[in-house]
Amino acid sequence: MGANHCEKLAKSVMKIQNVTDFSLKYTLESGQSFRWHKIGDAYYGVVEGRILKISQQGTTLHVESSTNEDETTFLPYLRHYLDLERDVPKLLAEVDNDAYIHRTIQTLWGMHILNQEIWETIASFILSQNNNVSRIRGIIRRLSERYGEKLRIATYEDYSFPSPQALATATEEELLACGTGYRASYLQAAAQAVINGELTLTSLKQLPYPEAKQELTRRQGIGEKVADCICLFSLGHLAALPIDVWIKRIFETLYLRRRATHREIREFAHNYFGEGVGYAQQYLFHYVHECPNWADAEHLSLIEVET
DNA sequence: TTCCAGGAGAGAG
DNA sequence: CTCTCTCATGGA
Repeated sequence: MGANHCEKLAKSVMKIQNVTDFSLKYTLESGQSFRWHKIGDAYYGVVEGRILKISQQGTTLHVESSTNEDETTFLPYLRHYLDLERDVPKLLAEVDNDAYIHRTIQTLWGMHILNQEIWETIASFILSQNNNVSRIRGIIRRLSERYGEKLRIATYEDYSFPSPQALATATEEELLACGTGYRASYLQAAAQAVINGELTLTSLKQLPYPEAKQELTRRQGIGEKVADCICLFSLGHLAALPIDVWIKRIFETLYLRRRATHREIREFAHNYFGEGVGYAQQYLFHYVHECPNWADAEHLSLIEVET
């Protein structure tokens, strides 16, 4: 009993130093993960069963975990999660082909694409279809509260992402009560497929991009766009190009300057940006959300003059 | 009240 | 192959 009075703020506290060309803010706020939120200058989120508190001061990341971590395995894990091992500036230089993409790279300098846990990514992006980010966050929060495990770091509480088992045994009525809408049956089908072995997460991670995408689109409720989100935000396939209404709009407005099918956009974007098209996509996507007047003639001409 | 959101599936042409 | 309609939800 007495020991609880002296309970430490976190089980593990550590630092990652010499982190250059990285923005924690843009990385965690760009709509690829739905589980982070900011309190003061720190970001709190749940990653694979523990709460992480991360803040950035210059080139140092201060990290606290709700569980006792072995630094020799956890720090490399975290570096991979944040995609710190990749030479992102080099990658961005390769896609920096024009004034528009240049502007997004400059504005959002340091934004990385995360390498998230596969099941959470599958479930989250099934829920993302025909939906908006704030509502997706709410659905995932309610599902986690109901079907996840309670976690705590200092006074901050959150819940782990529900396992496939937990979601498969839930009734569709309960899932609807969390706000999933018509996506409830897709979510349950995916959870069932993981449990009965129709969808093997470990082997999915070993497949090259085209095969992984094909395997994913086989499932009910996972089309081309959601499969590309999973491939990009979880499996590290940078050739994946999720085309949502915003990306379609951006390519039709800035690049193709006409109505275009998904196939035409995909073909153009891959030829134009190359293998790093997934990163280019993320910069374009987040930039137009940060800058609502992105399509105004005045804004566009300003960008062209600058470069 | 209508429109929109990190879409997908079913059906028609 | 492309086009269209519908699906559940809540904030703007």
